[in-house]
Amino acid sequence: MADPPTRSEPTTPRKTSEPPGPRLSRALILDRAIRLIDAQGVTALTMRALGASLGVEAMSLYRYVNGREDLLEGVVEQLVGSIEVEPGERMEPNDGWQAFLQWFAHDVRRLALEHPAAFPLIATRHPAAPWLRPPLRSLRIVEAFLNGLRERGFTDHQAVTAYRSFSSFLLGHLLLECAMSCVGTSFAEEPVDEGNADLPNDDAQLDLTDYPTVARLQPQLTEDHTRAEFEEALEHLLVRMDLEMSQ
Amino acid sequence: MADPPTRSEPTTPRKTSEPPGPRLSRALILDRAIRLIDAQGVTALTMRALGASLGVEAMSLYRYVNGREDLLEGVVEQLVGSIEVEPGERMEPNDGWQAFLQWFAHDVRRLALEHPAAFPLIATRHPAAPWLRPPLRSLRIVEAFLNGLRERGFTDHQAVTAYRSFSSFLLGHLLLECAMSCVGTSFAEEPVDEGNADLPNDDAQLDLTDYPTVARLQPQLTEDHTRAEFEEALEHLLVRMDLEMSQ
DNA sequence: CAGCCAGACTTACGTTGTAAGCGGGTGCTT
DNA sequence: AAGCACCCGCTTACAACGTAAGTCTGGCTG
Repeated sequence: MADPPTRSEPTTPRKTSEPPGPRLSRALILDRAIRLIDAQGVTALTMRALGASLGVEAMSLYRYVNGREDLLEGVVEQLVGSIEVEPGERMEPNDGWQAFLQWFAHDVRRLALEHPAAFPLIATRHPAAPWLRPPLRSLRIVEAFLNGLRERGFTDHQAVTAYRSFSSFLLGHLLLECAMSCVGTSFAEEPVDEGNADLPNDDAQLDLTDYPTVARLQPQLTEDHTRAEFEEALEHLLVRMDLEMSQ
Repeated sequence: MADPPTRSEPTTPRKTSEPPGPRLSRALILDRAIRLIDAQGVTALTMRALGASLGVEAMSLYRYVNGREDLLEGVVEQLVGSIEVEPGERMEPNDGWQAFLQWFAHDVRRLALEHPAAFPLIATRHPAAPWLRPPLRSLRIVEAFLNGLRERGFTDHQAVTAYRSFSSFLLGHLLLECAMSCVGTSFAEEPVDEGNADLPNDDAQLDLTDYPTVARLQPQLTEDHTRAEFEEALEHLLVRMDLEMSQ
């Protein structure tokens, strides 16, 4: 606490000798933003907080980011960019499209589970083009997805149809899984009243007396089978696509 | 435009003779909030704007609404409350669970299409309980859903499983459909730069030169078949449930 | 008739996103 | 070596937002 009196710069904490390269970069900012979202939720990502987390003033970010909207857009782009459509060692095309889609689905799921607080952004931000459907909202991914299927015997029409089905499937299952994994975290809803019962206050434990069936089935409803549901639904989707292809 | 000079209260626009009942109510506020969201998007729903739209100061809303979070929660509750699990004239239980689920799915879809700007709220707000899955996030609905299926021959386990599958299905398909119907509307992204190309600016027309397959298939990708996709996927989900029940 | 209180208004504060301009170090030019 | 332009972060400032706290007013109740 006792500052040594040798301090020469009482006001400017900034070192006089700066490394020449910029201390900031778009990638660095986006990276930190993602980490902030993961840790404290999207609403905690303010320009000032992000700046502070980088040891920098809020306004400094505007050189690399075109406002908050663009920041969020960049976060989404960065996250979606981490999806690998195919595994690193190129799989044989005759591994079949089923293996291809399996791998792809699981990589998107990995992304969702690694960033459950950010996934709603990916899911609900307006895509750049109407046919860029969440969560597959990058040209690179759509291109690779369509090519991957065409290389494995899909017609154009079949590939496009598969793209549509897959988007819906991933969006529904993963968004739900993220919501469940965020329940109970710090940034779900922090303003917890203690016992204020003036307004219909539905937090704490719900009153199930009027809903006997829900009450009776609550144990089953509470069980978390999201993983198994995902696998099962994916399997069924593939079966369904198989049927449609051969018909 | 010409005010008659008989105006007696030049400063207070408020009438001296007030109707005794409150001019505001929670339902009225929520109703107006929904209308505002439908018209201009969620971000346009500010306390002040909502108050102004009701001819009232922002702070007056706080008597009926516990802050903005509670307002949004109320909006979601009101919207979800408009879902009818079964048609008005009680259908025969032997109409079969398929008809039951068909009707239910289409009523949730109606809600989504009537309020495309509000549906993301329903989809992504943290539910009160982990097993209250969006978009079926009300005890009333879950209770009616489970009962409806049990009356039509489902076991407890089957009903719970159906609830899970249905949530994912509705969430994925309807959220996607809402996103598509919101693209191009005023509240998608209004800060449209004209030609500023300093930062990677991905609005306007995307550059597809590096993505030949997407470019080639753009016509097919642009076609909107959301309605048919919904029906088809619903049909397949029902078939899949049928198989699982008989096995 | 006095008092009270529900219900809307007023004021005020902290936080947010962001426009506009500043400054000082770096590295290139002459 | 002197100048200069520019990159890059800082400072100041403002409008809009959510909301805490207090105020006024009219109708109802004791």
